[in-house]
Amino acid sequence: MSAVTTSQPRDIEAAIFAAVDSCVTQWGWDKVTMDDICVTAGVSRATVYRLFPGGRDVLFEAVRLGKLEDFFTAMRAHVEGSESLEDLLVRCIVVASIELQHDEHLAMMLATVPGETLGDLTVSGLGRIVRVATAFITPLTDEFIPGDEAAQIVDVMCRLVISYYLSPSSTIDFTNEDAARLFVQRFILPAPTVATR
Amino acid sequence: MSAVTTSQPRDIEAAIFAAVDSCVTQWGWDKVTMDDICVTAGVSRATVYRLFPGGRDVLFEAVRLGKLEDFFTAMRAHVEGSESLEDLLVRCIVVASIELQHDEHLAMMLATVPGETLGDLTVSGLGRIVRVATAFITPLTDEFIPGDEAAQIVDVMCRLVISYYLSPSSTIDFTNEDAARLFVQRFILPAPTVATR
DNA sequence: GACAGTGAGACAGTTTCCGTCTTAGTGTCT
DNA sequence: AGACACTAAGACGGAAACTGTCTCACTGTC
Repeated sequence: MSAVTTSQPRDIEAAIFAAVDSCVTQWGWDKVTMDDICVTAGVSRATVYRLFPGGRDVLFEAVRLGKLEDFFTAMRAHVEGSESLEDLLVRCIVVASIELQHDEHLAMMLATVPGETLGDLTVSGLGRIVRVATAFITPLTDEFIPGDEAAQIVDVMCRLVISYYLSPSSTIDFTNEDAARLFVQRFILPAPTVATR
Repeated sequence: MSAVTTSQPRDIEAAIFAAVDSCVTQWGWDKVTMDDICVTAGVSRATVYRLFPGGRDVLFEAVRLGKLEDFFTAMRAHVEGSESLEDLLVRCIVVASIELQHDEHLAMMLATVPGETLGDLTVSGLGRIVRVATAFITPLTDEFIPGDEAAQIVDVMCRLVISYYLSPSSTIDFTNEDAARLFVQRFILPAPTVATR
């Protein structure tokens, strides 16, 4: 209605997010306190708790969700315009693998529990990532295959990317497009089209 | 008397030192707990407290003293064999400046108080460094000048090195030998030989 | 078997941290 | 001017973590 009333509120939220990012990078999830974040953001504790009612858990959850969205938004931008399902999948795998390799904290951020180690990610944090990945990627596969098939493919692909990220193989390099393409052709694509038996 | 009875004790102490180093590098002085160190060193808390009676303070103090000794021992090795006072001083300045620049945590380690910031170093931690530096360097100056003059020179030199490290100047680069030499010739050497007036 | 060194963990005292709340200050809109 | 929304600063109690000490069981050596 009226003019934009909020002169800084957005900035404050952004500052808090940035502060979390900075603090986590500097000390790791476990070592960061709310006061660290407040000081880094140049914001009082009251403000943080008002913007993120529920405190630490809610704030960190918000940050992680944001990271997750950023990740998949960036990925979708990179894979949009693919002209075949194969292309789409290959690009997804390559971009995701490169992103993961590039940002060491990303995997930790994607995981659910702050203190979670990379090793545990496979167990507990995976479901969440698969869920979000499915939600973000399946819309892109609509023009190629039906949704239920897409969901399964994304599920499998996601697990493979994470698995190869956590425990790299000497035979497969998902950051390499050609390697990823061969892998997709061999393991991903045949599945939905060829009957199981 | 008997054969060396201790098979590992030395190793344990070294492991603890290494653990402190690793933990501090990872989280910083303030965030490190004794348990972090114990786990990293693969040692029980009882062992740490037995080897360093007094706990955290004593252990950290020992680590810092060790760092300090390592620093000056390495430096002395680099400057030994200097054939003139000028050479000696120049090498000291250059080596120290490079070392400081190389290891970001070094200055913090040299400071007295764990939580001390680099800015405060000038105030409180400086005296200690100057003291140790004097003790380590003055023996090397014996063949050139008397001890009391050496003490003053080392004192001044030490403060300058730290000052320029904390707040670099665009006109002087102490990591450069030629620059350091000119500086020594201009500011350090004349002092003791030329009367004040 | 005596012994020194170690790991594991219980324990109380202290500190830190969390989340909530109150108060005072600031800028905007009516 | 006055109402209002938003914030900084900090006090507060309860929860959690950390510290430092202690005991106990285990291991390898003399």
